[in-house]
This record gives sequence, C-alpha cells and structure tokens, in this order.
Amino acid sequence: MRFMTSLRFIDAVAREGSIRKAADKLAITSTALNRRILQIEEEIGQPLFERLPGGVRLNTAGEIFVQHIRSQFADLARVQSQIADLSGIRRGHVQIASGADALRRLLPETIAKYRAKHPAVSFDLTRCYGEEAEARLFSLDSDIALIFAPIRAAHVHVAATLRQQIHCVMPADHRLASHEQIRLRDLAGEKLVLPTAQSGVRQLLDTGLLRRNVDMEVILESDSFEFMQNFLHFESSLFFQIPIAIGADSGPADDFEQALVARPIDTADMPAGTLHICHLKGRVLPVAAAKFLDNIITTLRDTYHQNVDQ
Amino acid sequence: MRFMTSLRFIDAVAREGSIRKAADKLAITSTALNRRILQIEEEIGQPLFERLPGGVRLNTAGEIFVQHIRSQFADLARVQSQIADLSGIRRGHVQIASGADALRRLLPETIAKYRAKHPAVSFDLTRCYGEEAEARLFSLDSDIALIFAPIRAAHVHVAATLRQQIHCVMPADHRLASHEQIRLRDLAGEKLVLPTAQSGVRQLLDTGLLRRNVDMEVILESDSFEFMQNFLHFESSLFFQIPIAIGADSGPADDFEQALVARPIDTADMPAGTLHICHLKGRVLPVAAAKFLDNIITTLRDTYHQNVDQ
DNA sequence: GGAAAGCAGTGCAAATTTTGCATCACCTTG
DNA sequence: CAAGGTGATGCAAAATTTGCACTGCTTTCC
Repeated sequence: MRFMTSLRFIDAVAREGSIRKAADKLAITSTALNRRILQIEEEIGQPLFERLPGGVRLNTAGEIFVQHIRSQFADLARVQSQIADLSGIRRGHVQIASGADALRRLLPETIAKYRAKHPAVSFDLTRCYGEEAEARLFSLDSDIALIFAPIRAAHVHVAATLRQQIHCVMPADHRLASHEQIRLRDLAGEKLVLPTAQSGVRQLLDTGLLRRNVDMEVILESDSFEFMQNFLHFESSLFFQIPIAIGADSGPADDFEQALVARPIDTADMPAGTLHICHLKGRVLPVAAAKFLDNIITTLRDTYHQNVDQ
Repeated sequence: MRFMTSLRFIDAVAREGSIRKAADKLAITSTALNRRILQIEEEIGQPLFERLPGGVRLNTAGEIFVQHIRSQFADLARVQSQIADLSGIRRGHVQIASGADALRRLLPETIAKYRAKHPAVSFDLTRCYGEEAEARLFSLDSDIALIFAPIRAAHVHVAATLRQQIHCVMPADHRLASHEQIRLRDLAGEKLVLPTAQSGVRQLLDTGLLRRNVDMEVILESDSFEFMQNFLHFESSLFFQIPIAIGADSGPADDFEQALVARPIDTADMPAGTLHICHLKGRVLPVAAAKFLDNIITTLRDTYHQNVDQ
C-alpha cells in the first residue's frame, strides 16, 4: 500500500524510539526517513516527536496521531478483507493475544477447524498476560484477546465470558486422585508447582491459598504448562490448570489424561475465574477476525460444552 | 496533507463520476489521475470503478473503499482538531446540515456566539431536508444535522430532541390573530401558503389537514420562509412555522413580529413535531464540532427556554 | 577530561516516481 | 457515419525521493 508509506514509517519510528533503528528495519536510510517525518510534522503543523539525545519519543500530539494511524491500518485491513470477501475468497489475517491456557488446546483446535473452511486466512498467535493483551488490543497489534484474568482497561469490549474453575492436576496414582473435589486443606503438605505471578491462575491461587495460610511446599514456578506436565512424570507433585487448557470435556483422551488426572477445587474454597474473549471497544473487526470470534464462541459452547455468556 | 493525495483523488473521481471531470477540478491532467487510480486498484488487487462509456462508477468494492476513505478524512480532521486543541487555540471546521427552520435564527445566533469565543473555528452550513441530511452524515460531508422530521436511518445518533408545535403565522390584523390557539377547523376558507412537500412541517400538516378534509385554499407552495413572510405583506394569508424558526421566545422583537403574529395550532388537532439534533452513530466528532453541539443544546435550553431531551 | 559512539538534521547529486503531451481505442449521440 | 465524449498507454520532461558525506549535539566509556 503505497499511499500508506509515510504513516507506516511514523508508526515504525514510534515503536523503535529511534529514527536510525527504524530506518534499518524499514531498509531505507535514516536521512530519507528523517525527512519524511519532518515533512509530516510540517503538514500537521506541529512536531510529533520529542528529540532526545538517545533518539525520539512521541509527544502528546504524536500519541494522538499514532493512535489514528494504527486505527487506519486496522480499518484498512478490515476494508481489504471485506473487499476480498466480495470475490468469494475469504482472505485475511487474524491476530490473537492469548494466555497459555487457551493456546494449549482451544486455539489449535478452533484455528485448524476454521482454516479447514477458509484456507486463505492466516493467523498470528501471541502468548501474553492480561495487561499486555489489553495493550495489544489498544495498539491494534491484536484483533482478539483471550484473557483469564480480570479486565482492567475501559477500552476493552468483552464479547463473551466463560467461568472456569481451577483444577488440580496430579499423577493418576496420587492420593488425592480419588477425591471428586479438592479442598484447599487437602493441599497441606503437598508439593506444589505454581504458574508465574503474572498469570491469572496464579493470582486466583494466591488470594485463596495465602488467605488460608495452608502449609504447603512450593517447589517451583513456571510459565510453561508443558514443562509442569512433564515434570510430574518425574516428581510426584501438583499443579493447577483451568478446564479449557485441559480440554477434558472435549475429544478423545490424549497423553495428558493417561498419566495425569485433573480434579476441580471445591467452589466453596475458591471462586471460579473468568476467561474473557475480547476485542477493542468500538472497533469493527475485519471479516476474518469477526467470523473467527464467532467460531471460538460456538466451539466453546458445542465442543467444550461450556456455558458461554455473551 | 500529502500522504492523502491519492485517496482524495479517488474520492473526487467517485463524486464526479468521471476521471476527466475530476482531473479538471483537481487541476491535474486526466492521465495523471487515471494512473493514480489504476495504481491503487492494483494495490487493492481489484478494480474499484466500473468503466462505463460515459465515465466511471464505483463498484461494490469501490463503495466500501470510498466509505473507508471518507471516514479517514473525517477522523484525520478530528485528530487535527484534537492536536490543535493541545496548544490552546481551538481551530477547526464544523459542517452542519440543517433544515430552513434552524438556519433562520437558531444557527446564526449560536454560531456567532460560538465564534466570538473561538474565532479560529469556521463553519459550513448546508440547507437540506431530512433524508438528504442523513445521507450527508453518512458520507461524512456533515458533522451535525438538525432535522425537523422523523429519523429514518439506523446510522444516525440523536444527541438531543426538541418538541416543536406548529404555529400559524398571519398578519397582525388577521381575524384569527385574536385566538390564543388555532383549531384546524378555523382554517376553513383561509388562504394557505404551504412549505414544499419534502419539508417536515409540510408532512405534519398533510397528515393533519388532509385527514380532516378541511376546505381551504392553497394559494402557493414555497421552500423559502423569507418569501412566505414577505408575501404576507401583500396578500393576507397564512403560513406555518415552528418556534425555533420564529424565535419568538428569544431576544428582542424583530421585523417579523411587528407585522406578523404566530399562534400555535391546538395540540388536540395536531401533535407536536420533533427537531432532532444528530450526528453519525459511532463517530467521534472533532473537538470543535463536539463543543458546538453542546452549545446548540445549551442555547436551546437557556436562550430559547425549550425543553431539550438528551 | 577527552575520545568514541550514538543521535537527528542538512546540502547536493543521483535515482525514482509522477506528470503532461500526443495519441489510441472505445462508446454514444446526432 | 461523423463528432464528441470517455478511459488507457508510450515516451520524455518535471518533480520528488533517496543516499552519501558531513555537521552539531549529547552521552558514555576509557
């Protein structure tokens, strides 16, 4: 898109915080880039960047302008996908920010199913925690976010929510495996593997466990479920997970279920958390992203048999 | 705004329906314009215009794209006005579509008052009827519309409404001038001057008068209140008007009131109509337009002492 | 404290893009 | 069938953008 070049350049400089670095990434000389920026600043009538010794930084006017630029990009993508839709080919690109939970089974499954119908749609998955996901929606780097944590920012529109009770995952031969539900006091003396502090699961656990002062042993923290799962084969311990990550309700049993079992924590001890499926408030999503969002919701309802609130 | 040139050109061609005519208006050659359009169509990957023997016309893809372009223009205007606002001076341009009613006294007064505070804000007034005003909001040719008629389109957001009873305007020495209120049956045998069929006042009158089958004489139709007003000096007759156009409730008496009087039609005979103050749904107005919208509403409330519903 | 390395900005010539002219092919209208 | 309108295209001139070499500035590091 030739007519967007200058705007793309400004966006790049804003992201890099330096004209030279941005020029490198854009494969042009810093002087060409510099002059384009000076030219636009002149057209706007006001500087958009503060010149610092170590580079440049957006000033207030620049912040406003860059936000406008990004919304234009996003809107152009929407328009392109709408136009592509006219000629029958559903082309497009969907950018998703998600916690590790949904990346585990829900998204692979849903994306594969969607791509089977629309092979010309490509995806971009970014794993991140709640706050970062919200930021990515705002900067229009992501179209859709799946966040298992409270929503903080007012600019996020929640398209659907899903209550998720935290489950305790343990080896199938663990002494607690016979319990239907786990009480927090059962965890006394157990060896626990916790997710990192930024994770929504961890935050729920912290409020629950710390308040009760349960005496247990945290043997490690990790932000990788895969690691935790494999670790349990070597040392009998417990970790925590939410249903969509376990995928216990859907499809055939997998490796996961053969050696490990998941048991819900008693709701009396710990309230269920909420998975939020969101996009930027007031934004019209590109066709592909909008359709995919619908698909996630129907998948959750039909395949995962979860109650989805819209 | 250099980086918008190609888009401006496409918009111009869409409006003119011909590359050559648009090129004339834009003061470039048709070949340069033609090639810019071909280039953009190539970048989009699909033609935006149908080539007809007598010129060009947008195809479906083009419609979508041009709508996008126009929203970009409007959004850029908003961004510029926001940036200008940062430096304290409120600059900007406000485009208003209005019926003749509000153009008569309300808008001149309100705009003058606003411009006294913000001299760098310029205005653009377009007189039109309801449906056209709605179209202008949608095509982003107008920021604000004042419509005395029912709102048809779903894309219009009504920021405020104002109930307006139709008044009968007559020479001060007319036999009906002594009535506090006019009943429709009083109009029997009277000579009437009606507004044009597109006008909201006329539509209300039609439903009222025709239903009652009042026997009266329509001696002329006009879309100019000024004409009707002056006509009454020469031939004793009646015409119809709503309060904001008469401005009877505000300020000092003017020429209008010296020779003419306005009497409301009895509400039992004819329901009050509604003046709608609107903008495009989902649109963030430029600073100047948004503030001016506030001003209209407060002016109506304070100066005109009207009940404004928001 | 001075040298080195980073940054944005600028003059000037080369490279690239855009423009305008002349002209073609096409269609409708008279 | 000719006349007058339309959009498209080859080619050279005009205008713009780019890259190189260099400036002036600040921070950092030796």
